[in-house]
Amino acid sequence: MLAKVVGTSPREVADRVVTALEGLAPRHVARVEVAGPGFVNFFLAPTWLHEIVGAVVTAGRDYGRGDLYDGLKVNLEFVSANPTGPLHAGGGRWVAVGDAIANLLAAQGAHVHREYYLNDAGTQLDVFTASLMARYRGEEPPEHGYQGGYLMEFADTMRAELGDHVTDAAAADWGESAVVAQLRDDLSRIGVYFDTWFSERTLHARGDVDEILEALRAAGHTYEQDGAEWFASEALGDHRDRVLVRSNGTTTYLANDLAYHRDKIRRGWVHLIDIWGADHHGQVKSLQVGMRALGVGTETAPEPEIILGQLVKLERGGEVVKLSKRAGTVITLTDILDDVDPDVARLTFLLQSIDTAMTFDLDVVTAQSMENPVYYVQYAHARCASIARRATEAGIVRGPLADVDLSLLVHERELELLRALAEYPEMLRHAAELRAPHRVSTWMRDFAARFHGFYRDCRVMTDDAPLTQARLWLAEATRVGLANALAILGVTAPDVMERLEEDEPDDAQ
RNA sequence: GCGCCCGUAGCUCAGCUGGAUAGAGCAGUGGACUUCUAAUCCGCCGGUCGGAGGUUCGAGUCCUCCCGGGCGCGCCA
Repeated sequence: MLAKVVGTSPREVADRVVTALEGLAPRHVARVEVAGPGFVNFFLAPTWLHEIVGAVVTAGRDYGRGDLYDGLKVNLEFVSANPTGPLHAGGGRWVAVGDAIANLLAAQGAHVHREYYLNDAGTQLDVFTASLMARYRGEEPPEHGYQGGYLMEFADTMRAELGDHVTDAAAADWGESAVVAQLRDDLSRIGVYFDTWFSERTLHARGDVDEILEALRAAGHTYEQDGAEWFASEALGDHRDRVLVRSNGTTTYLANDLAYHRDKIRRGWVHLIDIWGADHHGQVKSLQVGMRALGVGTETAPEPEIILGQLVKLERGGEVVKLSKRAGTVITLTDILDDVDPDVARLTFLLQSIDTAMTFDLDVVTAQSMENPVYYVQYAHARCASIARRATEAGIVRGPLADVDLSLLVHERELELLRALAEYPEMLRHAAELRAPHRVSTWMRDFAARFHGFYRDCRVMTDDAPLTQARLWLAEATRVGLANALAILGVTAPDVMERLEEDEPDDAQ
């Protein structure tokens, strides 16, 4: 850039910069050189890296935290699958991604509220209730009803709890609470908890939807056509106008959703974030434009941020499985958790960018479960913990950091480890900004790889007492780094892992 | 037709918002356990970054067009 201004080649500019800097090198800078087409390389002495160890172990769990969103009240809505049955496996992506994004934002100082929207007032739920009642009466579900076998279990349980004379209304309530209980249960198995389960019915009962409609009418954003009431959203930037009230008098999903988001703002949340599947991307504008029409979208209350994630294609043994909850042919999140460790499931969903469509083959994931990168990282953590244990057993006590000579850490493996550790806070902030938890996964795998290399080439406990001290602290700093990254992703950080047994030829069949 | 996402090694994917010789895992192949746990490490093999233009000192990264794939484009949610 300078070259253009100065009117000479970048290389020449670089030369001049370096000459000018001669003798001015600040602390930690060992030397300055020109390289390539015009790069000025500042060679840092390892001393700056050594200070990382202290920074990490002093901060501990807080190492990497930033203040990018200090004090921001964030309402993060994710999953929000219809309460008509168990979560399907593809939904696991939003479970893992949503929770990790919540952690990322919280690590930047945000006050994050995890919210699940229960879409419990529409036709889907009526169909669900009708299907439940059919099973309850010992009949087949309606033609377009929910065929899943879980409804038969629900019907039996409902009979046991409510008796033989259950009304439709009672079944609707009982059914929803049964499904929600199951959802909570599935989510707890993977370690995700929501602060609020918000029922759409609340909005209707309180008249919130009517209030939204009144506001839009008053602002002149609505009109009648074909017996329905429309939102003139195209004029505000939407792709087309949208129906708010159907000709049969019922309100649309959009009208209800506007009321819902308005409620989140009223409850005090300043920044609203929704995580949606890419199949809903067509509605992003409607919601944002609608909220702006309602006065949300000012400096104090930005319009809702919608994070779109590409869908998960489910397969089993190479065969595509249709995502039909009604047909009852889904692979559920529970199916996955029955076969693989929750940590494996989580990281599987967090390995790649949410912008890429992923294929989830239950058979493949199960078969390759033991090769999942999660164990590679957890093993690094366990090794760090193991070193500390062995040191204790050998009577070696980690001395006060101030007394330890960290400048003894000069091996390339040690410096690589320190460099990665130093980059952690910046990476974390960037991942939060981009809502990209996979960046943490990528960093973490790379960091673990560096540790495994260090472990192999640099023995921690040796006869060299000062070096042993320095390396014990480095191993502890590494453990903290791994533990913190794992925590962001919602994966456990074990102190002990059993050594795998040798592969036995399996010819039992 | 229009909108969003993707196209990088045989496969699955990274690539830090434009920098130096494009990386990792898996697969393949060859090595390393008397030593803090081998769920580990080291080597080799493997690339027209879908294609063509453009901007730039410099493009996998930005712009335009084209090709290919996914998802949308309801008074469904």
